[in-house]
Amino acid sequence: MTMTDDQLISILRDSGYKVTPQRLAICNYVLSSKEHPTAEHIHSEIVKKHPAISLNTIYQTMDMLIDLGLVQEMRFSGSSSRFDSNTSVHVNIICQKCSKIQDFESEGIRELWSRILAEMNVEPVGQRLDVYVLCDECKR
Amino acid sequence: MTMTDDQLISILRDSGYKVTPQRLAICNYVLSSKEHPTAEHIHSEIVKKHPAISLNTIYQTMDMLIDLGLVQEMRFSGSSSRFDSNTSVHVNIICQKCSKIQDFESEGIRELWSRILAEMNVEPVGQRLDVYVLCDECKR
DNA sequence: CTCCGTGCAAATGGTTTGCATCTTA
DNA sequence: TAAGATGCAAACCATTTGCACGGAG
Repeated sequence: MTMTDDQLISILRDSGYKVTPQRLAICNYVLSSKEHPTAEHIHSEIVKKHPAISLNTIYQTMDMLIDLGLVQEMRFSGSSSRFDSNTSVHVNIICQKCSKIQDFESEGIRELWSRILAEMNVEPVGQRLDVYVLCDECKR
Repeated sequence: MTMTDDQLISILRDSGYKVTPQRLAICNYVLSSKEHPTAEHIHSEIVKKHPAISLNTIYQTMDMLIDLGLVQEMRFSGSSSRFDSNTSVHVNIICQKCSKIQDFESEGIRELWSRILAEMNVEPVGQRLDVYVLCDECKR
């Protein structure tokens, strides 16, 4: 979910979070990324502009974004967490071999999923839909 | 997926795994459990009959069951893995507060899910469908 | 008799915590 | 100037690994 710095700053301030250059950089990167990056990956990106940034700050900022409902954390076996800034209903297509994650989103899927929810008769506060595949590259 | 000892023994032998009392006990417990237990939980159950059993053996046996396709591992933020012996398409209804997991399975859901897969045009090797809720107890 | 499984202890590694220092509001 | 954020180092803890012994085939 990409947004302007002004929008972002309002959201942080409204929730009582202070605005720092590190936070802006991390948020901008994570919220516009389609890669479902790991903390390590985010760090290696942000360190280019903020050479002293610590992994700790990445984790704390992720906690903030999760608290704000702007990011979802996905844990997997045998690898670090991935952070997903797509907060609408969507399917994560995940390659079993290379761990690449691709989002799939459509009106049809939202419709079918809402029917599944209706059948279960629950009030969801969130969801995670993973499909495990072998991506085209790994299939070779 | 409950099965007889004989069925289980065949499956293990056919795949080159040796049959031990510990393995049988762990498999019987996990494959019949509806609780999506943690390794710690499994250990505390098996230790009643096998007082010397180690956590290590639990983890290794889980690896074996995953390899055999009889169990799926589910990782979460801030807690240990849960092992799910329901290998058919189903939805995990997970309480955000107490981490209780309840399976939901029906013909309707399998049908709707297969339509979602058709729309995405992928060949899945597995899936994980989580819905996060507040369970009735935690809602109070 | 050989190989694999077990249990113990130690290592691993992603994540969290404690704390002194710096920044934001 | 008070509350909160940052960066460093140390702690944590679920999981994994190394290894000597024991049991399965």
